[in-house]
Amino acid sequence: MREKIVLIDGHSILNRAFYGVPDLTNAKGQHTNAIYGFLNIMFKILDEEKPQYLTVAFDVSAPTFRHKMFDAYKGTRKPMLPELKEQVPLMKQMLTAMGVTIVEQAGLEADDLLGTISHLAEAQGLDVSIVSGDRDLLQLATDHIKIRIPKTKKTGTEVEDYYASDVKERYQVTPKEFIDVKALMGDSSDNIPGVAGIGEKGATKLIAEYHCIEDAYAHIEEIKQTRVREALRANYEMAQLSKVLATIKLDCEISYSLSDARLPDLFTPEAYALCRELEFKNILGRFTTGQKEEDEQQIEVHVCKTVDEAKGALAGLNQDIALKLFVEKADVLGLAVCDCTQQVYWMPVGGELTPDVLSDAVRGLVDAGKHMKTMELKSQIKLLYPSGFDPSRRTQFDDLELMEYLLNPLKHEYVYEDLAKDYLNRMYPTGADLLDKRSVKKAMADEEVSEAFLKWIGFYLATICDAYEPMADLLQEQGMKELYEEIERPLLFVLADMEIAGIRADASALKTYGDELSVRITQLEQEIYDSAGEQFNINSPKQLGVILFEKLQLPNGKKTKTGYSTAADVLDKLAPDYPIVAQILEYRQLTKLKSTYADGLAGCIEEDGRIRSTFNQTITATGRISSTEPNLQNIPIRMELGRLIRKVFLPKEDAVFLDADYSQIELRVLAHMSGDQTLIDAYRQAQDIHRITASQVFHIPFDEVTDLQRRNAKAVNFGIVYGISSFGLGEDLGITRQEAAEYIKQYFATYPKIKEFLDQMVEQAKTTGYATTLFGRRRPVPELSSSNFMQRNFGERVAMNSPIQGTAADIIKIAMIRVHDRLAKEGLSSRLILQVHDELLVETLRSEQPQVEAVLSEEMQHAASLQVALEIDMHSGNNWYEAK
DNA sequence: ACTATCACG
DNA sequence: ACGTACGTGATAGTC
Repeated sequence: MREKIVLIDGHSILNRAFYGVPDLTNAKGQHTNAIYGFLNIMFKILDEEKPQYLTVAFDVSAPTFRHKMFDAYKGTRKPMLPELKEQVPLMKQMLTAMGVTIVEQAGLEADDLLGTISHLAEAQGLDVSIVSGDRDLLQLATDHIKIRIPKTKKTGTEVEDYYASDVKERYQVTPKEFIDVKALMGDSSDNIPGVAGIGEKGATKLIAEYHCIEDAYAHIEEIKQTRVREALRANYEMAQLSKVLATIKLDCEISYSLSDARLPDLFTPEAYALCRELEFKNILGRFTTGQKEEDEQQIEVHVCKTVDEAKGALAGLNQDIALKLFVEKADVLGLAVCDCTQQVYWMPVGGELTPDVLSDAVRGLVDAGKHMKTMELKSQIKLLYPSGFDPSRRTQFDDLELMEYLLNPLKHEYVYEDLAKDYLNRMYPTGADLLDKRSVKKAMADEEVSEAFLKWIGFYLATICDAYEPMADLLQEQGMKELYEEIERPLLFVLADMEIAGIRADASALKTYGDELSVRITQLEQEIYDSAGEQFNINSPKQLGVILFEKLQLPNGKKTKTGYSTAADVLDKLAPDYPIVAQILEYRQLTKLKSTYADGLAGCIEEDGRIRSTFNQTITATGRISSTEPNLQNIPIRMELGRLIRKVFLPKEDAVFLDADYSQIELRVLAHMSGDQTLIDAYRQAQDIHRITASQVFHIPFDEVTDLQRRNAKAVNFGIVYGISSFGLGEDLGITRQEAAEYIKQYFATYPKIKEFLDQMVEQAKTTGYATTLFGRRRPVPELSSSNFMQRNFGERVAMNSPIQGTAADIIKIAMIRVHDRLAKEGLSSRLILQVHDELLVETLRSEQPQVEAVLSEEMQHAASLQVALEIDMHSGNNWYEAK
C-alpha cells in the first residue's frame, strides 16, 4: 500500500471558498466565509483520501520576479478584496493551530512549491493529491499525481479529479503539452502574454498535432490555418518566453522535509478555541476535546411525570425563573421550568399531566407574582390568556427573543444557541441537530431521541436563565431599555390579542369574487393563445419571454438576468402597441387576485368565519411589524378591481369598522427630526403637502401648481424618504438623471435642514455602524463598510431611510398599545384587529362608536409629540372597503 | 431552494 | 466605471 500526501494550493482554495460561500462574520465582525469554506474542502478531501501527509502552500505577498517583469505589459491581478485579505492571516493561524505544515517562500509561487514537493514525493514512492482551484496545475498530473479541483455547488462541494490520462481525455493534450497550450493562448490573470491571434481552440489543435511550440515552429509552413501560422511566426519569441513563464518549476531549492508533514491530529485545543472564536459550529462538532465537554457541561433535567412531582418542582422555585410552555398551534406539549441554579424540570403532557394542568400551573406562577424569562412569549400568552392578559402584569414577563431582536434586528431567526454563543460564550449544539430536524411534538414521541431531547430542554432553559442579565445590561447600555419595556414588550400582548381576535370574512362573497375572476381569466387565456399562435404557460416568465421577444419579435427585449424581463414596467411600455401585452398585463392582474387573494384568503377562513394572521414582531430591519399566513398588510387597494376584495372583510354582528390612518407620517417624522422650519411651517399651514412642496420647490404660487408639478413633488418627497438618488427618482418619473438631480438640488435648496439631516444620518451610521430612530431603536448598516460600491450606496440609502421608517413604526406601536389598553380600561368591547404600518382597524360596536372614535383619534395623534401635528384620516363602514 | 413577479405601506 | 429607489410576504415556475 503506497503512502499518500495531500498538497493544498492555499490561496487558490481560499479564493474559491471566498467566492463560493456566502458572506459570514463572527460577533467581532471578522469575515470568516473563506476560512470556513477552506476547512470544509480540506476535511472533505482528508475524509476521502485518508493521507499520511498534508501540506498547504501559500504565495508570499511580495510579487515574484516573473510578475514584475510583466506588470507593465499587462494588468496585474485584481487586488484582493479586504474581506478576503483579512482572512489570510487567520487561515494560517488556524492551520498552525491544527499542526498543519505550511510552506511559503519568498521568490517562489505556490505553484512552484507544489510542483517541487509533488515531484519529490512522487520520487519517494508516494501518491500525491494536489488540491487547487487553478487549472494551471494540470501540467503536474502524472499516473501518481492527481489534481483535484473542488467546485462549490448548491448541493455541496464536488471535486473534479485529473490524473495524466484524464487531462489527455479532457483537453486532448498531455499535462506537459498543456504548458505549451497555455503559453500560446496566454493568461492575463497570470500575466502570461501568449500569442495574440491564438486562442484556446487554436492552441489545442496546434499542440495536439505538434506536441510543443518548438516543433510547431519547425514545421510552420505545414500549418494550414493562416491566422494561426502567421500569429506564431510573428510571435515565436513571445511564445517561447510565455512557455518559460507558464512552466511550473519542479526543482526549487526549498527547506521542506516530508517527515515534518505527517498528518497530525488536527483537532487540538488551540484549533477548538479558534473555531469557537470564528463561530464554526458545524466544525466544532468534529472535536472531542475537553473544551467541548466544558461547553456542554451536563445540565441536569428532571422529568416530572405526575402532578405531585410537578407540584413539588414548582413549589421549590425561586422568584426569578426561566420558563417555557412548549406549544404547537393550539396544543400544549409540555412545560419546562428552571430555577436558574442548574435545575431544570421538564413536564411533558401525558397521563395526569394534561394541557390544562400545565396551563393552570403557569397561570399560578403568574398569580404568585413570579418573574418569568422565556422566548416566543406571544404564542404562550395566546394559549394561556385567550381573553386578554392583565396589562399591569406584563412586567412579570421577559422575552429574550424580543430583547435579541432589539440588539440585533438583522437576524433571520432567534434561537437559544445564538444567545448562548453571543452572551455566554458557550457553543451549544443547535436545536435542529438535537431534535434531528424533527418538530418538538415528533421528537417527544420518539424514544430514540429522548436523551437528545432532554439535552435540548436543558440547554434551552439554561440559556434563558443565564443570558437574560447580560442582554438586559446591554439593552440598558445601548439606550434601548425603555424601547423594550415601554414599546416592544407591551406590544407583544397587544399583538397576541389581535391574533386571537382575527377578522371576519365572508366566504361565499369571496367565492363569488373568485368565480367572476375565473370567467375573465379563461377569456384572456384564449385571447393570448390566439395572439401568440400557440398555447403556452403564461405564468412562466421564461416561456412568456420566448413568445414575446423571440417568436413575436417585440422590441426592447432588454432587461436580462436569467432571460428576458417580463416585469410590469417593461410590459407597460409595450402595451399600447401590442394587444397581447395588454392582455397579459390584465391576465397577470387577475390571476394574482385569484390565486393570492380570492383562493388564498378563502383557505384561511376558520370555523368561526374569521381569518387569523400572525403578526411578527422580530422580522423587519427597521422596526415595523409584518403579517403572515395570511399577510393582511398587502390587501389590494390601489386598483378598483382589487380593492373590491375589501368588501369581504366584515365586522361582527352589531359592529362597524373604524379605520384610521396617519396622514404622511414619514414625511412629518422627517420634518420633526430634521427640524427644517420651512417644512414644519408647511405642515402647520395647509393640507396638501405635495402641492406646497411643488409651490416652494418650483417657485410657483400655490394655486397655480399643475397636476404634473404636484406629481413630481410627490415623487421627490417619496424619494427623500427612501434615501434619494437621482437615478431612482429619474426612473420613477421617467426623466433623465440630470433632470432628477436638478429637482433634488432645488428641493434641498428649499429645505436645507433636510439635506443636513440626511447627511448627518449617513455620517452617524458610518461612525457608529448603525442608524437610530427617535426612540433609540438601532439598525446596523454593515453595508457602509463594504468594499463594493453598490453595497455602500445601498448602505447610505438605508442610513437615511431607517430612522424615518423606524420612527414612524415606533410611533404607531405606541398608538396601538394606548388604543388597546384604553379600550380595555374604558370597558369597551371594541377590539383593535389590524395594523397596516400607518393604519389601524378597529372592530367597533355600534353602541361604542363615538367613544372609540375619540380613543383612536386622541391616542394616535398624541402617541408622540412632534414639532408637527400627527394627523389622521378616519372612516367608518360596514366593511373594510367602505371604511377606507 | 431560488427567481420572478406583484400585492401593500 | 460601477448600476439602484426603502420595508415586507405569497404564489408559481424552475432547478
